[in-house]
Amino acid sequence: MNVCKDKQLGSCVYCGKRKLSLLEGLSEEDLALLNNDRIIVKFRKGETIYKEYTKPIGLYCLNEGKVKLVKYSDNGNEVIIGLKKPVDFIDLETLLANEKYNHTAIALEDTSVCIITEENFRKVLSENCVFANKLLKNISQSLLDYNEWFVNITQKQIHARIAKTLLKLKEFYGLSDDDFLNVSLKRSDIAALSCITTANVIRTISAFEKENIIECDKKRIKILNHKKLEEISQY
Amino acid sequence: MNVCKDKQLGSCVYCGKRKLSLLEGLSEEDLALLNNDRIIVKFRKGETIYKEYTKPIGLYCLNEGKVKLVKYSDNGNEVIIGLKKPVDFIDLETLLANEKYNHTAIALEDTSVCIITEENFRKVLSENCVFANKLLKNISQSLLDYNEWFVNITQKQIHARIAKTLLKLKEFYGLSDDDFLNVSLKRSDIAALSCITTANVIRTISAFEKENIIECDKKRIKILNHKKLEEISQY
DNA sequence: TTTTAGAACTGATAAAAATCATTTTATTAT
DNA sequence: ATAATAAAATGATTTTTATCAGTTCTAAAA
Repeated sequence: MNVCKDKQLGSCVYCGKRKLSLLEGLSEEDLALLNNDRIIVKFRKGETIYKEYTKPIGLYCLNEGKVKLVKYSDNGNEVIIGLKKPVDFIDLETLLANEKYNHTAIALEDTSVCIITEENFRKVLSENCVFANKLLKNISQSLLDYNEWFVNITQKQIHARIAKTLLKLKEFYGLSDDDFLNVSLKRSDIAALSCITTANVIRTISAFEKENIIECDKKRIKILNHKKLEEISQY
Repeated sequence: MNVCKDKQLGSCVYCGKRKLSLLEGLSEEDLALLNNDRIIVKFRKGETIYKEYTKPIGLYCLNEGKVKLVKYSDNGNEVIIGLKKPVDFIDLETLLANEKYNHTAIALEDTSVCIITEENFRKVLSENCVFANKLLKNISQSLLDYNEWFVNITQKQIHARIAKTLLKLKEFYGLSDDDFLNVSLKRSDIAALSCITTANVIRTISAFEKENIIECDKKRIKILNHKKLEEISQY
């Protein structure tokens, strides 16, 4: 864990990415407060950012990289309950609910986060009603999206679930220049995301490839027939 | 749908149940505003309170009765994505996200709701930072709970899932005087809640009954061996 | 380059859950 | 009270998915 306490570079106040985040629109004063005692931490691909059952030390803002949030079932099976990209807050709900983490955050690639102190975050939140309302809207939307995902996972069979998962990844992380999904996941990650065994994910992806619905280059995946994939995801 | 526009009886300001709800602690002024143009509506058991794809007309506060929130899979299968009891807000997230309903609300028993206008609700919310923060905490907690439920449903097999569902019902709705679960659901409702077919729910409940883990009297269920049920819910 | 460990892949088999068909039991309406 | 309808119960069967074993491929380390 590489801690870098540089307040000049990449401060919240001057952060170029701020415009994309929920921090957009905050006053200079609020930003300065959030920037106080803020630290920047870097994680290598595969490293754990925080662990289930531990207490948050602050609000994690994901500057660079991608992150998965996972839980483990009683028999040790991994389930991905969330994905993050820049400039998401990683642990917003946990902080707001004032709870310990109920999940573990793991870097999917080399990642840089900044951690705003809980105290400063709460201060801004309790005094800035517009900000609070913005977060309310954001979190409520997450809850509605979760409903959709829940029905997808619980009601569809594996081909449809994996099709949906690929479409979701396209929507969430977008495409690279060469039209491949802009995220590189192991088959086992796709399994943890779609709640299917790894063997079945591999089989299904191979089947999609044979039917020219997708193209695979190692871990990279390109969607060749978006429409067909949507059809499959329907049933 | 029986609309009763009585502002004297059961107004928000004087509502005895207010102390239990998220409205607790609001000023007389805020309560008076919420009470303005508020209507009380009654629904009979089985009636639809609102439907998926429609636009909210206001914040539904459940005064009496119980409600299920359902979605339907592409093949028409019902999934229960939420349960409500007095004095829950039924459609809080939808209103906050400013979206159309992504689910349908159905009365599980004779039910009375009051509907606070969206305008008044937003007014209070945008001016009362303490209230906004309270809602933030509440919704964040829902999201964390949802994670637990998601893993339960996706990772466990049917006996464990139904055991967990019964324990959840006990926790959420509590027990009647005679120790039966204080909610009466059809087997198909339990199926929709635990994402299992009705036939398998019936089989499993029969099995639990034979092992003296629960006792059934028509639709009513009594948990005889809580500990055993927790064991089963584990794996 | 060779070694090694971890992923990806494949087929066979077993287990879990859904589906279907039928009977019995409740509930509701007449 | 009776008929009609809906729900609960049960067994047989099929489908889906998981599990297991083994092979090939890939990427990183020696």
